[in-house]
Amino acid sequence: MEFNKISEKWQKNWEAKEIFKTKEDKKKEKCYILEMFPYPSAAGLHMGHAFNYTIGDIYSRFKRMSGFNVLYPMGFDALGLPAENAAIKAKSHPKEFTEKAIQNYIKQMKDLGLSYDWSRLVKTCDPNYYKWNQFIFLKFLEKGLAYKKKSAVNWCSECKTVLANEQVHDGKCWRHESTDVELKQLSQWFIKTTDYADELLDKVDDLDWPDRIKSMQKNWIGKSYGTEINFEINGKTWPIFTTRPDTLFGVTFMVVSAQHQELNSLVTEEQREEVDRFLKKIKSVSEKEMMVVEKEGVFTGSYAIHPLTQEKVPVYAGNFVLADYGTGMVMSVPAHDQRDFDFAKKYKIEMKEVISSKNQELTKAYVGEGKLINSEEFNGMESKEAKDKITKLLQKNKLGKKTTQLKFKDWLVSRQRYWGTPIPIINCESCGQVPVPEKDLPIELPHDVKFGEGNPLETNKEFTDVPCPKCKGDAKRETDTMDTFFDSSWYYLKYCDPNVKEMFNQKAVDYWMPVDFYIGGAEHACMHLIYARFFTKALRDLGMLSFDEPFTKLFNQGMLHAEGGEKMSKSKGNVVLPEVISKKYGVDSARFFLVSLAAPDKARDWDEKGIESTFKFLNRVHEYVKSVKVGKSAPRTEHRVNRAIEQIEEDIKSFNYHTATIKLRILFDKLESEISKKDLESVIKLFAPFCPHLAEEFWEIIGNKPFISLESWPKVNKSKINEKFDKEEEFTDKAVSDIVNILNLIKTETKKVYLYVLPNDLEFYNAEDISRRTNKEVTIFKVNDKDKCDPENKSKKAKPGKPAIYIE
RNA sequence: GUGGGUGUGCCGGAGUGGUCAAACGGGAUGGACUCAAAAUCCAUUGGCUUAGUGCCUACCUAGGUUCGAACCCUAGCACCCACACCA
Repeated sequence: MEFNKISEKWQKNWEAKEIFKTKEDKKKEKCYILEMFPYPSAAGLHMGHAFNYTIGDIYSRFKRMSGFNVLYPMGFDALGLPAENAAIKAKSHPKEFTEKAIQNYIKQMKDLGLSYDWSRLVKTCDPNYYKWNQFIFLKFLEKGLAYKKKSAVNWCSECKTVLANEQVHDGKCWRHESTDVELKQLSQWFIKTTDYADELLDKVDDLDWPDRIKSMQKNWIGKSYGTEINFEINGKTWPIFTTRPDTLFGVTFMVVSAQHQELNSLVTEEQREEVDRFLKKIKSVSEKEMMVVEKEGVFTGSYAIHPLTQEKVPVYAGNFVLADYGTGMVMSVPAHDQRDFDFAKKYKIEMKEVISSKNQELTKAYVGEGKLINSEEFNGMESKEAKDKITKLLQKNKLGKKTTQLKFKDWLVSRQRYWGTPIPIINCESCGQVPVPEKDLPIELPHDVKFGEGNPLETNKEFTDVPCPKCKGDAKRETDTMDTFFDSSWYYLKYCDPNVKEMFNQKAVDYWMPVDFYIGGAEHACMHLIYARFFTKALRDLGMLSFDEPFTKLFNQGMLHAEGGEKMSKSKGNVVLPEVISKKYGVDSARFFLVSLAAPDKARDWDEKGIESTFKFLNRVHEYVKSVKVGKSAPRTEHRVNRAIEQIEEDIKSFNYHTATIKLRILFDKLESEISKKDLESVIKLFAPFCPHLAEEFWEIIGNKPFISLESWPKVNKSKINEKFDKEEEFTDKAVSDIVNILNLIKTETKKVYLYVLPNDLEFYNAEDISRRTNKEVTIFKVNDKDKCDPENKSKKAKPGKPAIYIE
C-alpha cells in the first residue's frame, strides 16, 4: 500500500536527521507538551493509546511549526505490580519482561509517527532514575515529610503477602478464592501529604484544568469545617467531630467505629459477649458489601456524658462509622441526620428534635438548617448563629473547639513487593531506622530473588544483611518498596534533561517547567495529579524548584470504545490494533479519522466504515497534489485558503481537532485545479499536524526540500478573505437547489435553464458551477437585460438573493 | 446519596438568542460517467404543498423569560463518569 511506504520513508528520514531533537533556546518561546507516560504492558498499544498520543502529537507539530521551541518527550512508568505478576506467570523476570514491553511500545509509537524527542527517553526502572526517588525520600525524611506508622493492610495468609486494594475481590484474595483477606497491622511508610492539603486545595481554582477534575480534587481533599466536642465516657475525654454543633442538644446516643482501636476500653463486662458476636459478624462482610449493608450496631455498655446537659447517653459500636475519619466516634442526632435516624429506629433509641422543621411526623430526619428548639438558651436562634455560639461556649469551658477535618490522608507509600524503588533505610537494632547515606545511592534492586511467598526482596541475603551506616553493626535493610505513584510524581522534571548525573538539570528545568499542556485520562484526577502537585510544592520548599504547580493546562482525552460502543477489552475480543489498521489504510488515515470523530475530550466509537471514508478522502488529496497545476490562484482560491488557515489555526489552538478536519475537507472540496505555489504550500501545511507523513510526501511532490515538519505555519493574509465569495457560494447553492427542485416537479427532459438575477446580484452567481452541478446548460441574465431570452416573462419574479428561473 | 457531565435529524456529531429544518461525515435514494461494475462526480434525505413559494411539526419532557429560544432560567426524566455511610 502506497501510504505505508510513505509513512515508513518519512519515519526513517525523521529519525536519521533527528529533526525532533530539542534543545534549550532562550530566543524561542518554549512549549512543554506532555502525555501521561504509559505503563508498559505486554499487550502493547491499542487504538485508544494511538488516539491519546495523536492528540499531543498534533498539538506539538502545530506548535513547532508556529515557531515555539517544543519539548515533547516520552517515557515509561516501568515499575509496578502488574509487571511483577505477569513475570511470575510467564516465569521470567520483571526486568526482562518490562524491557521487552518497552521496546515494543517504542516501536509502535514510532510507527504512529509521533514526534517525540527520543533522546530524552525516561524509564523509571532505571537505577539512575529511581536513585532520585530514594534521594527525594531521604529529603522528605529530613524534613519530616516521611514517617513510619502502624497501619492496616490487606494480608493474604496463603500468599504471605500484602495485597493492593484491587487484588482484593469480595474480601478474598484474587489468587486464592477461598482465602479471606485479613486486615493486619504493619509498620508502614507514609508521606505527609496532608501538610500541603490547604495549598493543594486553595490553588486548584487557579489551574486551567477541566472543571470536573478540579471538583474531584476538591472532593478528594474534602475539607469540612466544624467543631470538635469533648464527651466524657467513664471518666475519660472522647473528642468527636461534627459539622452541626447546632444540633448538640439533640444528641441521644454516640456511635464508635467497630474498627476503633480503643473500642475495647468502652465495652462493659455485661456487653462483652454481645459486642464480640457483633464484631465477628461484620468481619465476614466484605468491604464492598459494607457500603450497601444496613446500619448495625451494638450497645457497648458505656454511657457518655453530654457536655452541656450532663445527660447520660448510650455509646454504641457501629458498622457505619469510619475509624479513620475525624476521631472514629460520632455524636448521633437521629432527628437531624438520616444515618442516625435509621440507626435509632432500628434500635428504638429516643429522638429529640432541636431544629424546627415542617415535618409533622418523624418519617425521616430533617437535615436542613433552621430555628433551634429544645436547646435551652439557644432556642430561637438560627442554625448558623447557633453553630458559632455553641462552639464558643464549649471553647470557653474547654469542652471543645472550632476545627476542620479532611478526607485527605497521608499517603501510604510502602509496598511489600519487589518491582519498585527500595526504600533507602537500614533498620539497626541499636540505632533504629537509619537513612542510607546519599553517597550509597542508588540502592539497586537485586536481580537475584525468589518470587512466590512474601516479599521477594527478603530472599536475597546480600541485599538484606548490611552493616548499620552508623554503628557498623549487623543490620537489616528495609525491604519495603515505594508505591509507583512516587515514580510518576516527578518524571516531568527528568525529561528536561534526562542525561545529567544530578537529579535534574536546574537550568533546563528553569527553562522548560512548568508543563504547558498535560494530556491524559481522567482516572488520574485524584491520585497521580495530587501526588505530582504535592511533589512540586514539597520540592519547592526544599529549595529545588521555583514554581508552584507542575501542569498549567490539563486536558482529558475521551475514551475510544470499540465498534458498537462497548469498552475495548481483551476478554471481549474487540480490541482494535493500530498496526492492523495502519496496514490497511495507512497511519495518517487512522490519525485523521480518530480526531475527526468528535471533540478530543469526548468519548467516541471506533468505526471501520468511517476510516474508509477518511482513507478515500486522503487519497483524493493525494491525487490532487499530484495533478494540480501550479500557477496562479484565483481570488476565490486565495479566499478559501486564507479562510481555512484562519479557522484551522483557531480550531487547533482550542483543541477542536474535529472541526479542523471538517474545514480541511471543505477546503479541499472546493479547490480549483490551478493554484499558486504559495497557496498550495499552505494547504499542505494545514494537513501536516494531522497527516504528517503524507504532508512530507506532498511537500516533496511539489518540489520542496524536506522537512515540512520544520517549516513555519502559514500566515493568514486577511486582505484575501472576501465575504463576497461566501455569498457567492451561498447564492449558487440556493440556485442549484431551486433549479433541481423545479426540474423534479416538471419532470421534462430539458437542457436549457435561464436565470434572471437582480443587477447587483450578478457577481455572486457562477454559471459554470451551476451548470456543472445541475448538469444543464445555464444562462444568467440581469433582469434589466433587454436582449434576454424570457418567453414566459419569469424575470419579474426575481428578488434579491433569489433568481427567477425559466426552464425550457 | 453527593459531585460533575451529557441529551440535536436514520446514525456519529457541529451549532449556545434572530442569518437554523440545523455545518461536516456515515448510511440510504436518485442521477452523471461506464458495455457493466468499482472508483469518482452531482443532487436528494422531517411533513404537507406550490414551477423554485408557502405552511406545519421539530433539537429529552413540562413550564418560564423574550418581539424572538436547539441556544437563557426553573422543575422533571434518561444516560454516562467519579466519589461513596466523611458525621
